[in-house]
Amino acid sequence: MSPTILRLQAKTFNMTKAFPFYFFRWMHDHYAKLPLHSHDFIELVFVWNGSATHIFNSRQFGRLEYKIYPGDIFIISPGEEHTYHLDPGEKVEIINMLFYPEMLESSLLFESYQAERELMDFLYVQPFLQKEARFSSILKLDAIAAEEVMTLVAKIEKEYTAQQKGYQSLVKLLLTELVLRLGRFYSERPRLISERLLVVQGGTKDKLNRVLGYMEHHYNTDFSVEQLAEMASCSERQFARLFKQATGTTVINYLHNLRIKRAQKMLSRTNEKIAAIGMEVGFHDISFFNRIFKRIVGMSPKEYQAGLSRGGELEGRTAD
DNA sequence: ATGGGCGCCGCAATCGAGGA
DNA sequence: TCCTCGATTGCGGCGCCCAT
Repeated sequence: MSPTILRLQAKTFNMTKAFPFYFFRWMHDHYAKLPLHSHDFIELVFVWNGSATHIFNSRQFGRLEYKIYPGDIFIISPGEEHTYHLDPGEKVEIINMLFYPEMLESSLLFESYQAERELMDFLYVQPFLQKEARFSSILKLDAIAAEEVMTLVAKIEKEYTAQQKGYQSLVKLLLTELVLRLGRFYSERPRLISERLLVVQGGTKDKLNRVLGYMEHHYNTDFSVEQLAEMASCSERQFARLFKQATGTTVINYLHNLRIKRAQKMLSRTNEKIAAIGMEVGFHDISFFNRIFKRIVGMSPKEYQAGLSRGGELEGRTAD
C-alpha cells in the first residue's frame, strides 16, 4: 500500500492571489518526521546549516535520494513529492520560499531578452529534462556567489517580516532578482559530464559524474588521478580513457580549465592579488599559474585584470 | 570492455633575471 | 614590490599497442 501523500495548498500558508508568497526558516532533526508531501506552488530551498537526505519521488525518474549540505539551493516544482530523512544526531536548518510564478515580475523576465528566458531554465526547464539534470539543478555556490545570494535572501526576509508600506512590491522585485541571479549562476556552472556524455554507458556515467562533482568542489585541493580512479571504482588506465572519451580532454586539462575559470571569475569580482588568486584556485606556483592562464585565456592574468578595470570588452577566451 | 607494459611528454616546483 | 618569463629537473600522466 502506497503511503498517503500530504497535499499542501496556498491556503495552508495564507498565500493570497495578490501576494502568493511565504517565507520561513525551519530546523529539523531525527525526531521530527516530515511526511512525504507535494504542493501546487514552487518551493525554493536554501540549506543554511547541517545536513540531511532529501528524498524525492518523481513520475519521470522514480525515487531519488541525495545528500544536502549548507549552501545547496534547489527547486521543488509543483506536484513533486518530497521529504527529508535525518540520521540520529543529524540536524538541518533550511530557508524556504514558497511562491507561485505570478510572484515573479514577468515583464522583467519574459518580454525583453532571450537571455533572461534562458536564465529561467533553472526554474522550469532543467528539472524536467533528465534524471541527471535533476541533480545538477542543485546549485552549489562559491563563496562570492553565496554571499550575493544570501544578501538578497536577507533583504527578502527583512521586507517580508517588517511588512512596511510597499513590501509586497519590493519582495516581488527582490525575488525576481534572486531567480535571475540563480539562473545566471546555474548557466555559468561547469557542465556535468552526463549533460554532454553520449558515448559511455549508464553505470559508468554515474561514476564519472561522482568524480566530476568531486573535482568541481575540490578543484583547489591536490588529488591524483589514482584517487579519482579509486572513486570511480576502476583502474587508473581505464579511468583516464573513460574521462577522455567523455569530456574530450584529459583529467589534468579539465582541472586546469576549472581552476582558470574560477580565477577569471575571481579576477572580475575581487581586488585580490593575482598571486593570491592563483594560490586560491589550487596552483602552488604563481609562475605556473600565469603560464596556464595565458595558454587557456590567451592573455596573462595581469592583462585580463587590466582589461576588466578599463571596463572594455575582453577579447580573451573563456576557460571551458 | 578492461587491464598491463612501455616510453615519451609535459606538469609542477624551483630559481633567477628583468620590467613596470 | 609585484608580476612575467625563461631555464632546469624529477616524476606522474597519457598515448599506443597488445592480451584477456
